[in-house]
Amino acid sequence: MVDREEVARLAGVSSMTVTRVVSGKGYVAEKTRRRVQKVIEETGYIPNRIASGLVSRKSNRVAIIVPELSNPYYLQVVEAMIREAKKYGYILSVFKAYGDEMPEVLEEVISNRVAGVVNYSSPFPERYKKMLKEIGAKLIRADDGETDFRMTLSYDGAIREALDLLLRRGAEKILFVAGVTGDFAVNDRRIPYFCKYMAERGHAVSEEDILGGEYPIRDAFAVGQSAAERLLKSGRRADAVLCLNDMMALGFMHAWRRGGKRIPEDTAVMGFDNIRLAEAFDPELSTVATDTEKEARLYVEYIAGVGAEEDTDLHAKFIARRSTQYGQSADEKGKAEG
Amino acid sequence: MVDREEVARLAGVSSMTVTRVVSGKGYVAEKTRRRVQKVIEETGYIPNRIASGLVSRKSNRVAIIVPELSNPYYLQVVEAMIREAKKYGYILSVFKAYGDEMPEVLEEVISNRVAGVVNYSSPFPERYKKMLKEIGAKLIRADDGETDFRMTLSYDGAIREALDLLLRRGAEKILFVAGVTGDFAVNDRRIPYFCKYMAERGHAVSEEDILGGEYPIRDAFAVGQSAAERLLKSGRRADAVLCLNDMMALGFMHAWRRGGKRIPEDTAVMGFDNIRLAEAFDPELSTVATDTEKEARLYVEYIAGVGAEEDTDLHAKFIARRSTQYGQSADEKGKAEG
DNA sequence: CTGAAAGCGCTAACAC
DNA sequence: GTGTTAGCGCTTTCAG
Repeated sequence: MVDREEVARLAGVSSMTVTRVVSGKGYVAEKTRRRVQKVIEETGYIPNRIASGLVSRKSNRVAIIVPELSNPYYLQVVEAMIREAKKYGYILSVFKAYGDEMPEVLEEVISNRVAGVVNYSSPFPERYKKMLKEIGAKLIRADDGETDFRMTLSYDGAIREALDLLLRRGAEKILFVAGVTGDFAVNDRRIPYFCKYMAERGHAVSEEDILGGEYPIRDAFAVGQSAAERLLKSGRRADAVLCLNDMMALGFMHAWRRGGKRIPEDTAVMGFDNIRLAEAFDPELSTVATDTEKEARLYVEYIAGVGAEEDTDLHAKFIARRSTQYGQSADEKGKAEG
Repeated sequence: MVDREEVARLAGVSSMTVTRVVSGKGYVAEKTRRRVQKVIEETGYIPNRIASGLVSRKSNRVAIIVPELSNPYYLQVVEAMIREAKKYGYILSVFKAYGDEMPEVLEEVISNRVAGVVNYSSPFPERYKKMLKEIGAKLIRADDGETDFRMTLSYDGAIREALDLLLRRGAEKILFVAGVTGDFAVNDRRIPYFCKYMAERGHAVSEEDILGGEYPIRDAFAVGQSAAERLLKSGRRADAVLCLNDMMALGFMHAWRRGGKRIPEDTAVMGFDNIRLAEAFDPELSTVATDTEKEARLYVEYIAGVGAEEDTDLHAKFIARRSTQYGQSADEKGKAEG
């Protein structure tokens, strides 16, 4: 493989000039530039980013850490990140880790001197946050708190809208399939919002209305299924069920229907994420969508050090589909009977 | 960030000894090793892989290139690759590219000096294959042919099994939703097999029985939908439809049912890949599964330079679910009537 | 505008 | 067992 020295020799310049041509920084006479460019093309020279990163202490790599990969939502996130990262010359390395697995993966990330880390999994232990900052990596969603850059994901409006719809349609007993184990709660305001708005509408949420599970140790679909099965066994009433994400909702629906329940007639179901397949299901799954593209863009811009402090509040949107057509609203009844 | 020199100083040894401790290669007195280890732990030293890669000319990075990322199948592949890669200390970078986008991405891959490239997209132009070999990267599925390592994916048994089932159930007009554009045909033996076995059973396949589309320019789900819509418009008969992958099948089913068709009563549908959601759908989607785990393992072992030449033939398996319960077999009829 | 020197953090190769 | 020397391919810095 031809290196910079070789290109320089062939072009009759010093290697420094080649660097300037390649990087586009610094002054190079137009004539020289063309000569060098020609040699680069002829030889097919491709710079070694490893070496350049070593000396410049800059990295073109961004790491993304997700807790599981069987959930298509993360695909959307990864896809958006790849696309946005590319615009700034970054490439994306994907890691899967959760809980105890974090330190090992973080050491890997650090030893590879990334420019930034976007975390969708458990919070980072303090020492790793410190080290990442030392190597100059930008941290995103590294902890539950507000110590690093993190946009606000406003779920409240969407949740209120969804609950209003369900209550209007006559749902009284509304449950939340949270599915999570203890420390996995990065960035999660969904459950508190749910409780708050239910209370505001005069429906106090009791602890058993929030169904737990082993997410992300077990995959979301399985967690949803198991929640439905437990609920069926208990014989508890459920007019509507909010699930932490779409995959859980899909799992829930699957098991729920096997148990002889109809959706949305007996029970309305909705999720979060708006995965591509949500609308492919029968009934089409109602969900809460966030703007994954914008999220990814803001993250990458933060890492790249560009991007003015524009509006970093991502408003989630409720998307009503058939799975939440529980009962009938007064209007629809009128029409149907009229 | 503390570096190797600093660790060496604190432990009262030379930096070379630290290297030996860290890498576990070469002789170090047990006593020295412990002393160095202690300093490493106290200082939280994490080696710089960038530097080590530069001099050792070894990389711990593997690239995977996929044509699209809205298809959960690639998630399974990526997940399996991450898991297997980790066993050998590799980390995975994910790239999305297709057709014209390949050169740009390949230059990125080359400039980052990866240890290997696993390609699920368009074949590599010759010059990039050459360069990748020069930097010592292992190529997997880089071309349609047999010039590099590639396991055999035996679809034939599974396809035969599926077709036999469909024919036995009385399907006569069987179509294939291929969905692909011209040059995207890496590793694709599915369509030829289909034609071959149909012919063997006395059902010659004509050109219009193979439905095209714009995959992967448009996503698989959309391609499946559009194929169904075209078919509905044409009014052509279709007792059974094989789709190139599960997402296409899901898209096909979605549009097909909107057109008033029942699955599997009017038309049997099946896909390939066995994505997690295939069995969550109603009707559960029949599909052809390959052993993604084993595939990933073989790839990584090849890159790592281990792994004896074991059986590299991956036999795909037909998984019959409800979506292919077209008509009734003689047996079932007997039972139903009996 | 261009080049020479120094060195990023690490390891290969050899010496002791 | 351990240290020394050289240098990976590139950029930074400063001199011209």
